[in-house]
Amino acid sequence: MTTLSIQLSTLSEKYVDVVMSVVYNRPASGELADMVSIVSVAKAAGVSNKTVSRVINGEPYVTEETRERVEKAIRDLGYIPNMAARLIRSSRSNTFGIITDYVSTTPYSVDIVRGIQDWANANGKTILIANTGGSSEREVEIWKMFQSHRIDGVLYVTMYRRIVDPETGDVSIPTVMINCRPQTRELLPSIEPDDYQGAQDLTRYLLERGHRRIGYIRLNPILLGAELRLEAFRRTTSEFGLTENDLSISLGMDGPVGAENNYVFAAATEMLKQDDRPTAIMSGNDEMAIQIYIAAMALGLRIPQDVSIVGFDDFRTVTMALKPELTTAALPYYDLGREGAKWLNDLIAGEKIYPASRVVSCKLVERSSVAFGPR
Amino acid sequence: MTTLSIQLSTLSEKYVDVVMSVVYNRPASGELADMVSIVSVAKAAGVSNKTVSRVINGEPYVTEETRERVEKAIRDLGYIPNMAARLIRSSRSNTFGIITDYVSTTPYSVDIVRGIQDWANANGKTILIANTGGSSEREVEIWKMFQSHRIDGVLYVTMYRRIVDPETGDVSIPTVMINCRPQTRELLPSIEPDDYQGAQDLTRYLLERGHRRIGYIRLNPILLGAELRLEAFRRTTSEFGLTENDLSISLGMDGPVGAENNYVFAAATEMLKQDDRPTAIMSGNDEMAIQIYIAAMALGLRIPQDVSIVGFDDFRTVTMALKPELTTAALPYYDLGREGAKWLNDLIAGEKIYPASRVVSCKLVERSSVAFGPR
DNA sequence: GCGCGCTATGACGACGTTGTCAATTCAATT
DNA sequence: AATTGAATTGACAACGTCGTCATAGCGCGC
Repeated sequence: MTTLSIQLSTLSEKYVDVVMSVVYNRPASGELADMVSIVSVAKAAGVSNKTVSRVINGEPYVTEETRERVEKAIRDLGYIPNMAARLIRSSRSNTFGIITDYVSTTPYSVDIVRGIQDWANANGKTILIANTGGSSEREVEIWKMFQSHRIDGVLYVTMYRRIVDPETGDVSIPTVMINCRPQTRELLPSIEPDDYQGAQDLTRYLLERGHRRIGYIRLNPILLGAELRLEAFRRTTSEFGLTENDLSISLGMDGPVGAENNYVFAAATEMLKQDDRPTAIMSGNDEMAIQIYIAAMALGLRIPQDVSIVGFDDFRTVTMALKPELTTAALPYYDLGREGAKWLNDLIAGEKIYPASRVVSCKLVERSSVAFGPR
Repeated sequence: MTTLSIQLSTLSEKYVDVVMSVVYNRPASGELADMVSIVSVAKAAGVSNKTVSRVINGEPYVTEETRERVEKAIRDLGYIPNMAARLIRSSRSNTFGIITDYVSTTPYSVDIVRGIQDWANANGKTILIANTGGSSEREVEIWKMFQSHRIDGVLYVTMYRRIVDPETGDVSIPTVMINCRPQTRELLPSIEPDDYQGAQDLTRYLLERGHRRIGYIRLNPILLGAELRLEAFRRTTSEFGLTENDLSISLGMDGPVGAENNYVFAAATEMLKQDDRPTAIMSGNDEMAIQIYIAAMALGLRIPQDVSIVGFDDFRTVTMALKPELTTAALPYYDLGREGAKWLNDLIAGEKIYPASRVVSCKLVERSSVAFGPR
């Protein structure tokens, strides 16, 4: 028997009345109102338990009349199937495990989880989520835990796109990697956003609007997307005939993820103070664009009239809060999750599969941070 | 048997080599490598299954020698306990359900989930997460699903602090509400952030630094926190002797959450254009502060020398990206989750409990967006 | 030498569900 | 009228684990 302490509110008097304390009883731990089982339903409906089972699972060979009687009994008794018992017989849990580093606890890529969940809901699957927090011992534990729940498959999700080998603990549970891909390029199917194409589209967008001097503030090079985005920028500008002289590229951040050194503001200020300053700046991501905005404004430049700015990710908390709103390329997190779940399901059902890397494209989201460049 | 289609990468040639396709085999659906059970371990160790069970659960009355033999067998066979079977015997699942509107799929309050998960990990509990997406039919389904998994208790979490009655489906599963509280003030314990105290601290912070003309840009009044924060601001300034004339309060947003009308930029511009403009502005939250920054800078004002700004929430993607970094009050999401989980656990264990609203304070996070006011 | 209490172990059943197979009914076909 | 076969139903076992209870061995005190 436990007694809970009540911490009094620190709200001012006016709000104190929201704090109340009522005593009530619950059945003592032992006498939990035990769940009605298939047996009680069978008794109530006057049929065998197998028949009830048939009704529940929509199997054939049940008279309409019996079916109705059973359904009534189910409703009356409030019967709810016991998944654990079901699993123990059928050894298919209809559960997917999501294992992530930080994703479900971090603002950036939660949409992956949303995509997975939506698919799971629509298809009667249950989702078990676990975060490693980056620890690989924890990861091993989680795989064990998943196995002890007899999950049907694993979605291995990372917060940032990266290359990583899951600590699968040598057991072969069907697995799909989302937002990452395996180091040892075997076995595991993976699905990732197309950073290259996203940055390419963004670069073309600027070029098509007449910008010929373009700045680029780089993402932390640790991140896999950083290289791809920059490379896309370089190649695309060069295809359009721009030379290295027309570009102005600097590093925005480096260091360990979550505790990086931040040079964005300084780099942007530097870049925009030049006489032949760029007429447009591509930002490694949306957050960094905040600092570019501030740097530009501090120099008295107007956006987009004096400088155009584009971001990357479409992290909406930022892109919609900036004024003018930020044009960017949307990372297809939701689709990644949804497709990943679907793929995993196929994997579980199928006998032979073709593991492969798949890539989902980034959609350019046009807002108002880009103007036409000088003629 | 399913064959997966391979979508070719849209990466440029250079990156095409990351896309590969290998064919490999898994056992056909039927012949799943069936899990080793307690029985096989018993056979291997030459003991009865009950003895194995004893070893697994650390029960007494097992010789050191037998224990070791059994443990060896467990390791050799890679035995992993079957939770479902365990549950079916003990009817205690050691699983908590989290039911939320959007929380785990939205960037703002993910830390609640992190807090819950951390507690759960440390205490051997499993977490089942489900999102209603705001639909109450979906909510009913979820409660059913939870029951069919025989979860021990529910954490009912909302993205924004609000008043709401869970659709518990008249079954009494122990429940703790996090970041929200029940409309009908009975039965359900709840735990919320102390918006009032947070705003009070922030207001005092500004007052103590000599600010005597203060602006306030209001959060969407739909949100429960909005009223509390504003009220704290009003009362605290008045306690310090400021009058209505010293304050400049305007609405930043209204309309339905997720699709609100945004007046922040305009309101901030308006406020800062006045001759007797405030020397400090309190923002309803951190995101809104982005627009206040931009508005200030567009008017040629420096932060914090000309205007000080404080936010609310400590949404770090924003507070750390703004330059100068934003001083704010941190919503104690992580603690809310952790304490909520702990509380739920006590609830499940206890016989009599005192449901109550608890409140967790917001910590002021001092960064560099506030200067001393005019002397 | 006898009974007592403690340690160590196993046999067996039960949990809630579904798979297997047999039994029954009834209509259609020969 | 006998045979076939499909529709409908139930009896029973089995899944993996743990609780209950029984059994066996052993040292101890009288």
